[in-house]
Amino acid sequence: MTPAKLAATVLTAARAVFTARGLDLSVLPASITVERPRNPEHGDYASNLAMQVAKRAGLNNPRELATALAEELGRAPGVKSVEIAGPGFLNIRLDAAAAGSLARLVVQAGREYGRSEQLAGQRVNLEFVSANPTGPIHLGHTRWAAVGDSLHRILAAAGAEVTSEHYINDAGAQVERFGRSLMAAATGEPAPEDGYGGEYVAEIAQRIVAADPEILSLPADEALLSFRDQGYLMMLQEMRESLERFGVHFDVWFSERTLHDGGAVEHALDELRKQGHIYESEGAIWLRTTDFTDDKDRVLIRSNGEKTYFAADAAYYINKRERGFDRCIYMLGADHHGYVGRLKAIAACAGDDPDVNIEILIGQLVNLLRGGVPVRLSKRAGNIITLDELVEAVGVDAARYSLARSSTDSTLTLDIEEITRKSSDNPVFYVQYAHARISSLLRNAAELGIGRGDDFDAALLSHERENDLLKTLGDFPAVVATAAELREPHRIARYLEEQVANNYHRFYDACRVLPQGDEAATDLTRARLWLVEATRVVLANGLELLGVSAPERM
RNA sequence: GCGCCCGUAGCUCAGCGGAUAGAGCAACAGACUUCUAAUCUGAAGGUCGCAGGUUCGAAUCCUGCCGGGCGCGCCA
Repeated sequence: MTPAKLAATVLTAARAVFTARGLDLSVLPASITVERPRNPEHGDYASNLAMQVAKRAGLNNPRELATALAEELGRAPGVKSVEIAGPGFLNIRLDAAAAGSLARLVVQAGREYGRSEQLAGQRVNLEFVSANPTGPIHLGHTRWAAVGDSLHRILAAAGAEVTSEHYINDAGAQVERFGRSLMAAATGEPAPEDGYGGEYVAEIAQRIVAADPEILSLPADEALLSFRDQGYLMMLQEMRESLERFGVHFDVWFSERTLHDGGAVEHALDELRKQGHIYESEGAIWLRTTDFTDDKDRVLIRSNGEKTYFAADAAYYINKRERGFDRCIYMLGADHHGYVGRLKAIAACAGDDPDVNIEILIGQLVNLLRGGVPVRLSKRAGNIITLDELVEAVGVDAARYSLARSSTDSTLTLDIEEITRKSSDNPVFYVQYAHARISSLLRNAAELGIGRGDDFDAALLSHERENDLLKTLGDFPAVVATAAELREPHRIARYLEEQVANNYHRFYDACRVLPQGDEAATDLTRARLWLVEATRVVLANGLELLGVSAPERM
């Protein structure tokens, strides 16, 4: 019996009670969920339905309605008992067999367990990282890389059709500065005032000169363009490789230049003009974003004829919509939260619904300490911690996990010394260890020639630890669905460490699975092997959603 | 000044209106001749920033205040 099935059973019971009493069926919700009480005395599951609907059904005593519900629900198959508590909670206990049968469902579903069709039919464009190709991926981007890629996996698991996308700012002042910085480095001059100064600049410059020695004898303006274009392409290639090593995949790398070169900006201006939100003032072309959710209007074409970055943003959004995405999700750092209003306004000015077609997730920044001392991040000063350095220090799994396990609403503080020195204390190992322990147990079972067979007696899984573990495994689909709906990958990590791994380790401590010495395997052995395999499935599926490996040995 | 985010155990953080607010780390006391002790058990640790409000019920929702982070260009 899954929680979803039980919830449906509760609702069916409620409909029966309402019908029998001539109450208004329309006050019942279309669907409900059951809760998992923290206190075991409150049963396996609990429902607050009676309290929620009593008043609207014209009843002033929720407990009285709860009593009728309890009586009806108590007759449902798989339900062992229903008690009424407090102001009208229904505390529900399941038969051991009904609870234990969940292990069968999980094992049979395998890699599919946790997936749903909740977001089926949604075409989602998920843009994240979008780092300037003027330097390595640094720690600030790395949080979005981990969280964004995980969100990609979670949304897909919830049935959405998702395209992950990385925008390349290859058309603007930043790449120009990068080009000048490269050329200066190649010719032994100091970095320009507004340029980039890290060691990597000199290194890229050397590689360009090595690959293309003629570059230094070109006229200065041609050499500059060549440094710029070769340089950002090299940088881009490094970014891709770093991200792929990190397990982060982008379906599309979208070049800003192609917007300009392909006439997409002009096209966007036409579209916005059609919607009536464009005007001219002081020689510039403006978008009247204040018609919607912006605090000031924005310039699209400057009085000197240059297109603004904002114009490209608008063109990019319209381009996404024309490619068929009905939900455009942007993941931005808190240092860009000022863009929310204007991006929403672009959607509104284009005639879209800013509450549906565009969604902007703002994540707080990462603070970096080294031995308790703040490390300031500055790409231009070259004082940066890169994605590659973090991975080298702690590994992909620990890096991804520690970045993805906290809500992006919270500023994250990482101490380089701590995650390097204490890496064995990282919670990711707690989760991975549970998976490795299971894998080892299953290997031992195979060596002993003990299989779990085609089926098992679910009623044998009646130990308190088994019951806790079963209920935890039953929560997984709802956890994935919630993580998808709220765009919060950290829920997966918290569930895995605080629920699944924790309950498995406790079960393992209390319940012997394999026979000892000369003992023979029993029906209980086989039932527990089903439960163990079901746990392995949930751990593996959950870790997959985080892009973290599920090791068979540690 | 205006806007967004945060404020929960010594530290790092969970807790999409539900019952006695949790985990990890740190610190204390225990458990390994048996399926991996990277584990488990026990004890300890709290004015959920403050004050009102909504509700049968608020850490959670609303308002105000205090404290911290970030942002408010015809920059990119």
